[in-house]
Formats: sequence, C-alpha cells, structure tokens
Amino acid sequence: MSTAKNNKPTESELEILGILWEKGSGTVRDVHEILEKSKDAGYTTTLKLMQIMHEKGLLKRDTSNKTHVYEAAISQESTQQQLLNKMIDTVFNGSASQLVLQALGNHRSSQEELDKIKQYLNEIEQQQKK
Amino acid sequence: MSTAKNNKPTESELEILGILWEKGSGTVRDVHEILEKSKDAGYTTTLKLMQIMHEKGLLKRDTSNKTHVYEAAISQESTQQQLLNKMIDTVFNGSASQLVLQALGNHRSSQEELDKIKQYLNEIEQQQKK
DNA sequence: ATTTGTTTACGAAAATATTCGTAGATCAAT
DNA sequence: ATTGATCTACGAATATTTTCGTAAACAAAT
Repeated sequence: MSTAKNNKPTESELEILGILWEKGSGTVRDVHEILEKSKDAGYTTTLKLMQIMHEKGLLKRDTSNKTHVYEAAISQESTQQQLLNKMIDTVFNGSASQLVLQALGNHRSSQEELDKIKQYLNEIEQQQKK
Repeated sequence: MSTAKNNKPTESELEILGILWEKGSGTVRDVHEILEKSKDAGYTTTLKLMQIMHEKGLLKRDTSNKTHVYEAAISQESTQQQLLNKMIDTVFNGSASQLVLQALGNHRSSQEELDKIKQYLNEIEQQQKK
C-alpha cells in the first residue's frame, strides 16, 4: 500500500476532510468559508490545519499556482469504515446491527433510502445463501 | 432534564463508558483490568480518568465502601445517537442511509441480525404510510 | 512604484487530554 | 502495632490539538 494512513485524523481534520470529499477539491479559502458556517475560527487556523494535514499525508495539494489547491489523500470509504469499526467496538458492544437500528431509528429516512437499504439487505442475503 | 451532559466524552472516556455500559457497574480495578487488554496505561491513570468523569457528571459512584463502585451517568442510547449524528454530518455527507449501507457492507451480519433490521424497516415504513 | 488585499510559512501560545508519581487512608494478616 | 497490599486524592508533567499573530511573497489596482 502506498498511501500512508497511519495518522488518524483529529476531529477538526475530519471536518476538513468531509468538506473536501464533498467538494472534490478546493483552496484554503473555499474550505474556510464552509467551515465558518458551523465553526468559529480564523483563516490562518484553517490554513495551518490544512498544512499539517498535508504533512501527515491526509491531503494532497497542487502548488503550481500561487493559491494552492487541496484535495483529500485518503479515501472517504476507508475512513468511514475505520471510524465505524471503532465506534461499533467501543460504543455499540461490538454489534453492527445495533448501530444500524439506532441510525435508522432517529434519522427519519426517505422511502427511497429505505428501499435502497432493503435492496441491499436482499443482496447480502443472496450472497450468504450460496 | 436533570443530568448535565454538556460535556462530551473524550476518546478515553468513551472506552470507559463502553465498559461500564456493558458491565453495568464496576470498580476502578474492574474497569482497568478490561482496559489493559486493549490499552497500555497505569492503574492511577484509569483512576484519575474516572475521577474526572465523575466530576464532569459522566459517571455516578457509590462511596459508601472504601472501594468505590462506578456506573455510567449518561445513557448509552443518547450517547450513541449523538455520536452517530455528528458522524453522519461530517463524514457521511449528512446521509444516514449511506452510513447504514457502509456498516452493513463490511460487517458480515448474521441472518438473525439481518431479519431484525428488515423487520424494523417494515415498521418504519408502516409508520410513515399512515 | 506605492498601496491594498490575499496568500503561504512559521513559530509559538493556549487549550485539552493523557499519564503517572507520591502521599496518606484503610484494612487484613502477621 | 507493624507489615504489606490496595485504595483514593491530588498535583503536576507530557503529549496532543487548536488557535492565531506576524512576516514575507505576490499580484492587481491606483
């Protein structure tokens, strides 16, 4: 494996990753403007954070222009999975389905979403049957 | 609401809460011995942590005997929900079902668990239909 | 070419979280 | 009543994370 992901992102770093996963890529200013909506921090704070993340290998960046453009260097899926696993382990007594039930319970999901989940459940069952 | 839960548990505190939720209650030694299996810390470290958690209102304790007995002061469910919400928000683009799919995907669930989830999905649909 | 605004780099302060050493209390067994 | 084991309390050192001030580079507009 090439991408070093020994460094697990901190809370603040996760917020930035979340933004970049959604946007695809962006400058410090782009990220900062979104971050500002839910948080209260100065521009250089965001900058510093993203620089650290780059050092750690959490972000890639293009420095060919004066204003650098960043993007996530670790995949959203693997990060999600890592966080889920830890969460299931420490807070859900090791039971993934307990987590699923809890997640479905308080988040009113759309019919469309529910259908997608059902369909997925069927696929899983088919796989296990054979 | 009586129980002050302004203080969100830290990483280490969550581990302790997880143990106490599962055990119901326990002494510092009880908790420490379980913690030791997955972690490497001294006894007084665990003690101090649990004392801090008591101050914060995360744990209750019975001091009538020399060896104090602790238990969680915040509910597992509400803590789970809080963590899930934040996680959905920052890492799953706000989509609960995306989290559910990811959780089901890599965690091979038992048929029994899958049935429980399906049943639950049906209940949710019934509720929404009316 | 000077000013203005925006950017990066850097260092270090401030805030939080984790760890542990040491002292004193308590109790059981010698 | 002295020893040994175990416990709590407390303070402080470490480590980690977050925050921001300041300086220098750069470009666009005056």
